[in-house]
Amino acid sequence: MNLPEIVNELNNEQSQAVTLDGTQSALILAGAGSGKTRVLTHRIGYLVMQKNVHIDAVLAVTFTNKAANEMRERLNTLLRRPIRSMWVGTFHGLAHRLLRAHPIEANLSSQFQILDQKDQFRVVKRLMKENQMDEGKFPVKKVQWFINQQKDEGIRPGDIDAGHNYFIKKSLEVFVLYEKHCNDNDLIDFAELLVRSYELLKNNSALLSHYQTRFEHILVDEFQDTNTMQYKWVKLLFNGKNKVFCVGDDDQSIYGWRGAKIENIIKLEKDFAPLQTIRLEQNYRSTGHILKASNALIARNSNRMGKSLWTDSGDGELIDLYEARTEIDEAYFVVSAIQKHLDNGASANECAILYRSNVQSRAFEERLIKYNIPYIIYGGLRFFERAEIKNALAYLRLMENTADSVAFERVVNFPTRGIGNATVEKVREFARKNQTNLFQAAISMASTLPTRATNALIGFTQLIEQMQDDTEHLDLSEKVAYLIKESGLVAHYSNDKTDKTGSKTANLEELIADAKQYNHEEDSDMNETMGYISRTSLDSSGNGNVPPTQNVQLMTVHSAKGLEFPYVFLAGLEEDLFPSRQSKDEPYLMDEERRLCYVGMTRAMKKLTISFAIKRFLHGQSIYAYPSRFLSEFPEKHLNQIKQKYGATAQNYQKDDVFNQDIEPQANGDLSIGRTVKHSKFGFGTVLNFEGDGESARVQVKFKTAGTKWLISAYANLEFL
DNA sequence: ACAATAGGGATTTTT
DNA sequence: TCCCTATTGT
Repeated sequence: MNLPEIVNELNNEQSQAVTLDGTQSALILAGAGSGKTRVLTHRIGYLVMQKNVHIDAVLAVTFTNKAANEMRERLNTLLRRPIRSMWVGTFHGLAHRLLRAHPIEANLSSQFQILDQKDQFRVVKRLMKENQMDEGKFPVKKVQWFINQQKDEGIRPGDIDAGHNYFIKKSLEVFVLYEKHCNDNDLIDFAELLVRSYELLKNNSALLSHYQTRFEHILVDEFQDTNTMQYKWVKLLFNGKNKVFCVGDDDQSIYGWRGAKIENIIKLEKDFAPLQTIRLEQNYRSTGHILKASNALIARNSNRMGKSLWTDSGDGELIDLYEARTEIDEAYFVVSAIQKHLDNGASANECAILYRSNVQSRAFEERLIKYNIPYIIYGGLRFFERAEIKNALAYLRLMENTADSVAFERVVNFPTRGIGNATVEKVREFARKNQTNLFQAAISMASTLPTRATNALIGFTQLIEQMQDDTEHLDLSEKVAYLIKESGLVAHYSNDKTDKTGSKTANLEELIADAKQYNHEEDSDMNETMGYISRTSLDSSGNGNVPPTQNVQLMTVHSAKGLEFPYVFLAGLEEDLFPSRQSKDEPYLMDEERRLCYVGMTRAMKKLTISFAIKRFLHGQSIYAYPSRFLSEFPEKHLNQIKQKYGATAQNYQKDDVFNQDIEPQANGDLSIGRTVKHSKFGFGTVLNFEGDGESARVQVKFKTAGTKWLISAYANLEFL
């Protein structure tokens, strides 16, 4: 590849950033939609192809696995060579890689396991219980949060002086116990990945200088989202001879509440001097009105680094602003507008509904069902966080390493096999006294227990050993397929009456498929099973092989960061919702809310529609709300205000839908979610849910006037329309 | 061991 | 209101 090809289709500033001399560190302030990912990948392309930098001398860090995978793909195309060995990944992924490469130096066994958020919660909770701490006074969540907060700052228990703060004092006790528990059991939580790998290098000068020399170029994406530890991590790898290339946008920092420090961008200029700063201010995404309104909004924040985005794509359409009576009315309006876009030839996945809080998705979901518009809600449980998947993986972990106590605890009595809490507590105590793991303890002490418990425990350990033997020569996906049957998980979930759609067994099947397409090459410093287990913790999304679909996308503004859509609906712009009530007392929190709003608005390419409701049903009660302050923070000239005529109510739309006609789902005789039904007394309604089938089925119906009810199908005499 | 029931909490969540 | 967890009862 030659130079023209690398800078092809880059504007002046982009190309200046990409072709910066290799001897200089740089900060690229890249506004929303200014092509930062492109700059980042092309920069690497430039260094490798033009400056003959070896790909192993490049370290590229992102925040999400999605971003890392995208960069890998783009680099593959750009460099036209395999980049398998390249250090491109998330902070946590790369820290993990360091620890796997040098476990001994990091005081770990080669078998160490990663604790995800939920595993961590369970551990903290148990430790608190053992320490007789009152969960009422000390919520596990808060203590867990406290511990993680400290770790994100690189603070160890010994560094903390609780003073007279009782909560800190008690949390600190748990922190100490927690650290001991993790060390004894070879466990690493997310924050610990960073702290531990930092300490690994810090305390080992030979290793440190090896990596400092090796990584001639360190590139960091989304720099505004780095927390203290991540910043220190990058700084540690910097020795003054190598160079950093950081891309970020202070206006899009929306994770301050998780420890991200915008100030890190400012510290950069001091700690990595000399530093060249380049601003990317041309926006290629949004039309004029959207961009100008966004600019005006974000200009209200103080302490900005300063940037003003412009576009040459013209003003485009005005921003629609809809004043809804209720959240239901809001959903009616938004979904009708989406239907219009679809009628005009847009596809569903070009439309996104963004909101501040997940609870807001419900009203939209119901309305989308009514319209038969396909949709997907992001957020909520991810694939590898599902209980059934975690259970299957716990068996896999135990088979791989019987010392894995987290896995042991999880499945020793699941599916139930007569090992109750009392028995497990005895096993724990034995393990503690004899400095051994739970699995060993179970084998050693089983005979000292009542016959029933003895048999059950021996049965369990033998099951694991049996499965180890049987799968010795199987590959990963065959192993998974074997274990989900042999462990009794499939049998258990097929009998699960609460899972009417069979989604749990389907998920287990999906796990087999996922294991099959696992590419072990990228983490070849572990065996295949360990590599797979680690990946499932580090990237819990599980959408490795999800086919692209045509769905309206529903998500929080947070999860929309980095994405763009032609038609964006930004909903719930009300005081106390967006901005959130919890943020209104602190100016710095309010600034983050404003940035969040800015992020939401700048997702829109062609058309932005903002809405708010005067009255909203939230947490079991109706609340009257004022329009969000953000709405008055940009000029009205960018707005097209739409108000519902007085007297119109949500109910009226059904008879006399001012936006669109209802689309009736086709009748096929089957009971299905979304079906319209008629009841002799309650009238028309929509099926929201059901359980069981045939005569014994119970159906949940939302009636137009009578509210939502559960009905016995056999007595209800529902007429399916 | 499981189903029924009562109580409490309910921003955001890259890893 | 709704959902998740802890407790209680069979």
